[in-house]
Formats: sequence, structure tokens, C-alpha cells
Amino acid sequence: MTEATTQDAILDAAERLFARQGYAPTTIKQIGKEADVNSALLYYYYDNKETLYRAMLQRILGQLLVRGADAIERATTHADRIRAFVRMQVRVLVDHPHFPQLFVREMVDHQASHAEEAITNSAAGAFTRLCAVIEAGQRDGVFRRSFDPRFAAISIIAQIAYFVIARPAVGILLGRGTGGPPREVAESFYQHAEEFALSALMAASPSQETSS
Amino acid sequence: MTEATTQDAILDAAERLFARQGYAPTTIKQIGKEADVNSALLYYYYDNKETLYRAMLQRILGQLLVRGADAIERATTHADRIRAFVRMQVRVLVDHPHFPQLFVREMVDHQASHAEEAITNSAAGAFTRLCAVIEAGQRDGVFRRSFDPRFAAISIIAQIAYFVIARPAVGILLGRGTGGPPREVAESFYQHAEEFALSALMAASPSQETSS
DNA sequence: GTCTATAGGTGGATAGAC
DNA sequence: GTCTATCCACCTATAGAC
Repeated sequence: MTEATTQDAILDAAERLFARQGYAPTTIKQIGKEADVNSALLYYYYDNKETLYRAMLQRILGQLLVRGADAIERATTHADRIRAFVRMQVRVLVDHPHFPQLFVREMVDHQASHAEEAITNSAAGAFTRLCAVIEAGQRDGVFRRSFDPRFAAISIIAQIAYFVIARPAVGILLGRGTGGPPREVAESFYQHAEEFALSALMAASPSQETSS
Repeated sequence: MTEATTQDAILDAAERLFARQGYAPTTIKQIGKEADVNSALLYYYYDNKETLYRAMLQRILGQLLVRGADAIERATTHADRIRAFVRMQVRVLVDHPHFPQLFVREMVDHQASHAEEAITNSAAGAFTRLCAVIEAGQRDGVFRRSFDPRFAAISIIAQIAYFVIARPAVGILLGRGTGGPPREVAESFYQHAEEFALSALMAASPSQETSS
């Protein structure tokens, strides 16, 4: 949090405030104050509020994209590749605590219009990679063939994503109040998510349907 | 959409605009225009912008609570109860297209702390019911016993919830742009979500772990 | 109940000194 | 690069006529 450049200070402040409050309620003056610079200075670096917002979003999305997915390639079984993917997802999210809020707000406030390119890029990356892993597993008969790989990928991603995005709600559901679930609970859930995903994917030869 | 009373017209307009744009960017004048009344009239019915917002939220929440969950009780097998739950979740969301945005914003804006009790109550109600269904299935040996029922419930809910919340992102991932996936694709996904959840839950007697 | 007119406040953005 | 001062647009909310 101790910034090298003024610009970093501004982006850090913007990231905090935009994540906490959203785009519209966050004012230029507020960001200036939080960054300990005069608010007029923001217009030296950025044309307007929107440009600053985009720059902030680009920075954090860029950091996300860097995270290599080679852990997936290192895994030797199809199952382990799924596990590796989920673990990577978790790592990215805990490393960037502001990301979930920013992402959700961008979704509902702007229909991803400011993030389309970044998502497209990361789609080419993480999402397609996960789809490929699933397809390979299906080809080898390890995973059920009944699922559309892209849908399965969404189901897998959704678990962690929802848990993090809806943190306050999840906290309430688990009886831990609005602060969200404590660390140990979150960690257990991350493990659970791996198993749940795998359990769904794994081809069980003769699955029996029982009536209650 | 053809309203009986002026007040309905105002609330309808408010619901549309607040859902689409969020609280801050939506102006009283805009709402007045959309409702075809003078903006000053809104202050005859409501003390201020915030009060109007809360009234709008209360109305939509009231409508949500009505939706019975008896479809779950009617189902005869454990599997069908899970299916019924997912379908109920979908129905609530398509019947109230503005709800997801409003709900998510309440969550991120207020950390669910001053989020309306109604939200937490109805969510918690549905959640506990789903947990009970899972536990029953586990007791009868139909569902895997390895999952914590509460975690499994979150995984199940997450699929639809994420799909709806992250609609623009999902659209991009599926190659349909920020407009979100078209109706048929969404419907297929909803069906997929049922199968994915069940597939994960179902106790497969001897599940084989294969290496690639 | 519904309107016109307007007060009062705040936020985005610019001009210009240092 | 950073700051002071300020303009202008726009928004919430009120007063008061009809």
C-alpha cells in the first residue's frame, strides 16, 4: 500500500473506493483525498472520471491475466487438472480482494462494457483451457459425456465465484453474520468445491436412481 | 405495465430504472418522466429518494415471498426435489427480471448488513429447505455422504445465481457478446444445472478413479 | 393530486499560479 | 507535477398555485 509513484497512489485509492462504493457515488474529490493528492491533479493524469475508472480496471485485470495456468499443465490426471484449476481460481481471488466487488459492479452497472476486451482475452485463456481439460477427460471416458463442456466449465467456475461474490450473503446463510465466513470455513468450502466439481464430472458406470 | 394507480406507475418506473442504472445515477426527474408524471409529484408520495427506493424494494420482495416452495414437497424422489428446487430458483428469477440486479447491488452496497430483512429471510428460508432435502437424501443413502449439506447447497445455488448475475460475462464466454446468452442457451443451461447438481450428489456405488 | 418555479447543494472539470 | 480557485451543469428537495 505504500506507493512508489503518485499514479499508483491514485489508482490504489480509486480501486478501494470504486470497489467499496461503486462508480457513480465515488467522487473525484474523494479519490484525491484518499490518495492524499489534490483532486485537480487527477485531471493531469486522466482525461475524466471514466478514463480513470477504465485505467483502474485495466490494471487489476492485467494483474489477473499474468497468473500462469501452468499448474494445470503440470497435473497428470484429468481429475488433478480440474483441482488445479479450482485452486488457481481461489488463489487469484484471495490475492485480489477488491476484484469480486469490482467485477460484480461492472456487471450490473455497465454490463461489462468496460471490461469486454479483458474478459475476451481471459476467456481465450482460463475458460477455454478449462473447457479443453473437460473435453479431454470426456474423450478418455474419465468424465461423463452428457455435459456440454462449456456449461460444465461455468458450473465449476460458479461455485468459487459465487462464494466470493456473495460473501456477505453466504456468511448469513452459514450463520456467521454479514462479515462473511471466517477463513477456515472458506478454505473448507474451496476444498469442497473441488470435490463437488469432480463428483459431478466423473463417469460413474452404473449410477442407480432410487426413489425415496 | 398499464398501471391502475399513479403510485404503481411510479414504482414500476423506479424499479426499471434503479435495476438498470443503480441508485445514484437514477434521478427523480428521470423516474417522473418514465412514469409520465411531474417529478415533484414523487415527493408527494415519498419523503425522499431513499424512501422511494426502499418502497420499490419492499414491493418486489413482497412479490417474491409469495412464491410457494411446495413444488419441492410435492416431488416424490430426492432427486426430483433437487430438480424442483433449481426450477423454482429459475422461475423466481425469470419472473422477476429486475431482481438479480437489485439483489446483488443490495449485497455489495450494504454488505448485506442493512440489506432488507426480507432478502435475508427469504434467502435463508430457501437455503435451509435445500439443506434439509440434501440431508434427507444422504440419510437414505441416495446422495453421497461426503459433502457438507450446506456447502453442497451453496454449490447448487451458485450455478444459477452466477449465471444470472454474471450474465454479460457469461455471454462473452459463450461467444454471444455482452448482451448475455440468448434465451434458448439460458434454458439449456438451467437444465444442465439440474443434471450437474444431481450428478455431483448421487452416490455412485463404486466410483472408479482413472489416471490419464 | 398534480403542476410550475426555484432554492440550495454538490460534483465534474478547467484556468492558471507555483 | 502539484496546488488554489472557480465555473457550470445538474440533482434533490421545497414552496406554493391550481
